[in-house]
This record gives sequence, C-alpha cells and structure tokens, in this order.
Amino acid sequence: MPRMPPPGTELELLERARRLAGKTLQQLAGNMALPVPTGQKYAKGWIGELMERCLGASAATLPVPDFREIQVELKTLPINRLGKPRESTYVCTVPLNRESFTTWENSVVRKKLARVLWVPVEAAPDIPLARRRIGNAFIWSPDADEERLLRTDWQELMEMISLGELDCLNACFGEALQIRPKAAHAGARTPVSNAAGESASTLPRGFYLRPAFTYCVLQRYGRI
DNA sequence: TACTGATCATTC
DNA sequence: GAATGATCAGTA
Repeated sequence: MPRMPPPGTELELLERARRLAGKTLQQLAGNMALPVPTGQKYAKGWIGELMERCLGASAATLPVPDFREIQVELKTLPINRLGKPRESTYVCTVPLNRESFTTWENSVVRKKLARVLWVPVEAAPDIPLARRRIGNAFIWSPDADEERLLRTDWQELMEMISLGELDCLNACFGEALQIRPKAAHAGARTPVSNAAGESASTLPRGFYLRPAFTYCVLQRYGRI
C-alpha cells in the first residue's frame, strides 16, 4: 500500500496539502494506485483514509494526533455548493468510565482539537466521488472564543455523564460540541460506571463538532 | 432542508 | 470488540 512518509514540520505538511488543492479524488487515488469505490454508502471514511495516505499521516487507528511527529490532527470536511459543511465532524469517543474522567485541560477533545489540518472536500450529493475536488487546506487552532465555547459544552456534557444522566443525554445538548452514538450498530455496548459506582453497559458515544461550528472555522481561516 | 440516531469499512 | 476514518437516511 503506497503511503507518503510523515511530514517533518507543519509547513511541510501544509505545502503538501496545498499541492492537492483543485485535484479530484480520482487523480489522488490514481497517484496512489488505489481504486475509487463505487457506491457511496460503502465508502464512508474512504476520503479520510485517502488523505492520510497522500499526506503521510502516521497514527491511523490510534487515539493520538494523526501526525504524531508534529502533533497535528487531520480532518476532512465535506463542503456543499454553498461552501457549508455537509456533516458534523467526529472528534473522539466519549469516556464513560470514572477512571477516565478528567478536566477540560487534560481532555482528549482539547488535545485532538489543539492543532488541526482541515482539508475541505467538495461533497455535493450529485457529484460522483471520483470527480470531487480537494479544497484549500489550512491549519487551525481554536481562538479564545472557540475554546471557551468548546470548554463550556464539554464541561456540561461530561457533568451529565458523571451525574449518571447518560440516558437523557442526546444530540440536542451542546452548542458546538455534541454527543451522538458512535457504533457499528444500535446494539453495540461498552462498559459504563453509573452514579452508584456500579458497572453497567451502554451504547458507545462520540464527540462531534456541529456543522455550524466548523462553518465558523472555515469563515475565519479558510475558503474552498 | 437540517438534524439526530444509525450505520459502514478497515485495522489492530 | 474497539479504535480509527466518517456518511447515510428517516423524520421533524
């Protein structure tokens, strides 16, 4: 499987990403000698994996930043014809064990979002996967307002979990950050410690950034 | 049309 | 089974 070596610096990563701007997924896959999937229902995550290979991400499947050498996380962002994100952005799984409860400063969400390479990708439903183009990538860190928003949401959501209110926690909570199921199917279960400290099991959840938040990031930093 | 809850592929 | 990468699809 072809894969670029990891970038040594942020600048090198950014230059690599910028060279991909305007290219189609077909062109990129062709360079890497990979087939473009047919049928988008079965291609979830393919664009992300393609970009990892093209840019030299090194930490696939590990709960650490994609570019571990320079501590940068890679996120592709599907953009519709209006330049708005078409989907929410998955951040990480939600810790449900008391042992993993921590402060915002030490949270995985904050670590993952501290430094992100956003790669906008054209994603109108009527454009076939092969013809979708890569946009102008940029490296982002939350500014004071964004960080405050994320911290407030994170603290509210984690407080509900630590109070044992997981059952009434749905995707409606959180202004920028929300919690939604993150599982192979609705029957999946993961261990959870409840309010009484007893162990139980529940559907695995993930933290996601709402499209409205990533849209603001796009407007502050980027353009397609 | 946007949003929530559900789901799909791959890898370890 | 659980982590990664996400998008699908029903419905409000």
